[in-house]
Amino acid sequence: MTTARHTRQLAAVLEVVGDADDHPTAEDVYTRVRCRLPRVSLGTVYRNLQKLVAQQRLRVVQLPHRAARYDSMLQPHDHFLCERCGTLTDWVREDRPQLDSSALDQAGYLVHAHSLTLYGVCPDCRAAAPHRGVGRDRRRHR
Amino acid sequence: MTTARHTRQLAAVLEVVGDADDHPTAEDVYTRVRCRLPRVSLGTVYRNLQKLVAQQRLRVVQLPHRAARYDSMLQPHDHFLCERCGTLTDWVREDRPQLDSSALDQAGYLVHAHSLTLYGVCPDCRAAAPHRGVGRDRRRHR
DNA sequence: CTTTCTGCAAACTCTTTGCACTCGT
DNA sequence: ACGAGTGCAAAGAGTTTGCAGAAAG
Repeated sequence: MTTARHTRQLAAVLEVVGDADDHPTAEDVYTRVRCRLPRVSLGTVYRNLQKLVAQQRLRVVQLPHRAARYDSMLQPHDHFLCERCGTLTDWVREDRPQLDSSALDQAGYLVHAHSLTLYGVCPDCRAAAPHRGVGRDRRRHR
Repeated sequence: MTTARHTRQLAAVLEVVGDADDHPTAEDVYTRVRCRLPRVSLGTVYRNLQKLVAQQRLRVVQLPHRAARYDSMLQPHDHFLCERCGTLTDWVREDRPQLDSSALDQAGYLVHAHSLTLYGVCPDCRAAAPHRGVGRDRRRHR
C-alpha cells in the first residue's frame, strides 16, 4: 500500500499556491518555493503540483498557448483571461445554470467535469487603452 | 499591402480538415495532406492551420495535455472529450445564448469569446467497460 | 531499514522559426 | 521578377522522467 509522505517540498508548494492570489504558473511556484527551500527542483514542483491536483487539494487551469496556472480556490468556479495582460480572474457565478447537458446524458454520455473560460479585456487594460490597438501586440506577460 | 496567395498546401489543409469528422490534430492533418502532397512539411501545415484559424475559416480546440484539434464546424458550439478514448465530439446546444456574463460586464470586463468543454466517458467506452477501471489507464489514443 | 521522494539533467511533445529556395501572381 | 509561401532542420516552451542518493516513517 502506498503511504503518502509529508515532505517540506510538498508543504511549501501547497502553501505557496494557497497564499497566492494571482494564479501562479509552475515556474512562479518554483520561484516562490525557492525563497524558502533554495534547493528544490522544478521537477519536484511539477510532481507535487500534479499530486495536489490529483488529490483535489488544488486546481489547474489549462490555457491555450500559455503555461498552466494553479488555483487554490476549490469551490466550483470559472475563469476570465485578459488577452492583453494575461491576468486570470476567478469568476464565481451564483446562478451557475447547472449547464444543461441532458441532451448529452440522454445520448449516453457520462459527464464528469467541465471547464469554462472567458476571454477578453480586463477593466485595467480597458482603462489603459480603450481602443484596442489595431496591430497585434498581445502576448506580453508570462 | 499583403496579398494572400492561393497555394496547393493551403487548399489541401483546408480540405482535409473540412472532410474530417474526427477533429484531427496537426499531425493527423499532416499525414492526410501527405497523401496528396507528399512533400509538405509539418511546419507548413502548422502555418496554414494557423492562418485559416485567424481567418475564421477553421476553429482550434485546445485541450489540456493533448495536441490541439482542428474543427471545420464554424457555427458556435462546444465540445465533449472522452477521457478514455480521446474522441472529441461536437456539442451544439440550442439553448446556448445563455452564459450570463453580465456580472463581469458590469465589473468592466469586455468579453470577446469563451470556450466550454465537457469531460467524461462516451457511450462507446461506457458500453465497453461500464465500471470504469479503478487503475488509471487513460491516455490511450493520440 | 524500507520505500517514497528529491535533485539533476536529459528527454519529450507540441509548436514555432530562420533561412534559402520555390512558385503564384 | 517580386515576395509570400515552402521545406527543412533547428530551436523553443512547457512538462515529464530515469536514476542515484536523501530522508520520512
